[in-house]
Amino acid sequence: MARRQQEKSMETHDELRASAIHFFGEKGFNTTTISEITEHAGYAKGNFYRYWKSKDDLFLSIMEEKYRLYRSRRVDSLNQASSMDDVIGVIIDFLEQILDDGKWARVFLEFTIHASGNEEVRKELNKSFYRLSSDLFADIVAPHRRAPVYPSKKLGGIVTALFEGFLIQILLGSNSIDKEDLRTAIRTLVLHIDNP
Amino acid sequence: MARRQQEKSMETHDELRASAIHFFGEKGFNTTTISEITEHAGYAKGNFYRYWKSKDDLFLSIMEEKYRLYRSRRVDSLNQASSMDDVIGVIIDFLEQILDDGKWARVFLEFTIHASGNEEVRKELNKSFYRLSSDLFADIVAPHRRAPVYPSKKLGGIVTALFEGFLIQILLGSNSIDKEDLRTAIRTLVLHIDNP
DNA sequence: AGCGAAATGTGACCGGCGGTCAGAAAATGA
DNA sequence: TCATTTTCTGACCGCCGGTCACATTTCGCT
Repeated sequence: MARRQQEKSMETHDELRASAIHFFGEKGFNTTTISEITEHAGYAKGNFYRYWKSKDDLFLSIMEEKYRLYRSRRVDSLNQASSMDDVIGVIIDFLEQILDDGKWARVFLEFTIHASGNEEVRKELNKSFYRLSSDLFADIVAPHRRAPVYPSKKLGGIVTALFEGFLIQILLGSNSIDKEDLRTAIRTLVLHIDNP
Repeated sequence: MARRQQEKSMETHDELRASAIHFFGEKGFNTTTISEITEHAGYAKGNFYRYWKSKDDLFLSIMEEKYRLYRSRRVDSLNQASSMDDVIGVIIDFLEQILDDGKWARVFLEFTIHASGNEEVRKELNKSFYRLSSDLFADIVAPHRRAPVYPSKKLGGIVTALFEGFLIQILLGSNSIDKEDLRTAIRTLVLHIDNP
């Protein structure tokens, strides 16, 4: 007797997803093809579309899960942070965690640009769980800033911009700044942006 | 009597180029097709490849010219800058000049990401005249910084990162920060990064 | 066990892409 | 006038993301 259909379907789903993660993480979004994903998992191309409505759809679900994972680790660290310096450390660790996850930071960026050309995908991507989230940053940092002149939400946006711009330099291989410089810049911004 | 062939060839070149600039600036790099460019200019697709060896090739030449134009205006402003605050103003004006050039900042970014997946194009793009150039920033800012702890070249890289990250937020339409915030952040970095 | 229904999987096919190329059309120089 | 060179054409190639009629497998029920 074979396994129940539902089970088999879930297994196929997971196999395709794992295959996709393998190729996306290695080759990036644009150059990975659906045929590659399905063949490597042992299925025909058409079967892919029983599980996701498009290549974008699949990528978004992978991206969401990865960001959820990043965040869950950050929550742990935050519980132990008390001073402002601790909090900055947590933020930076969070960003560096993404940087250290293989080539995924580059792939996220690639997909972000890709998404910007498509109304529907862009709207989806702007939901908080796909982004570094300036709001969350604000919540984290705000309690530790004494009488801030500059809105925490904007500060979060600036730090996010700095990080994503740093990604661009990395993936282009222009080696003028490194992770330590990123740390320094974020510290400088958080500590001094209130003193113009 | 018809015009000389060479002349006609140059004219065709310019017509195709103008058509390309029109579509790239309106629709971006990826969604603009070669057929679109040639048809709009009144030619067949194949003729395109008599003038450029690829779509990348054409875009690079357009990008180079645009950056040269941005820079030439900056040189004028720099001659009148004396204080550190003036210089920061010039830098920011330079960046905002790019931001204000239609949708081109977004298109440059799109192409940059696209290029990062291709060894040859990436190498070409890393040449100074395609980039904001941290080195140039260093040269401009250095004379006005007194006993800097932080290397000017790295500072240039950070400002470049901040700007390009800002672009990402713009093209995604996440409205947490605006041009004024970018100004503030750059000022903060330039003025305070020496005091950790 | 047998059988119709439902779920799962297949691969030829579609339109469109960047890029190629043999040869048509036009301009040239004698 | 006519052979040569330059400019231009569009059918064609391989590949992409995505579709769909159909084959195969599994299920529920008698």
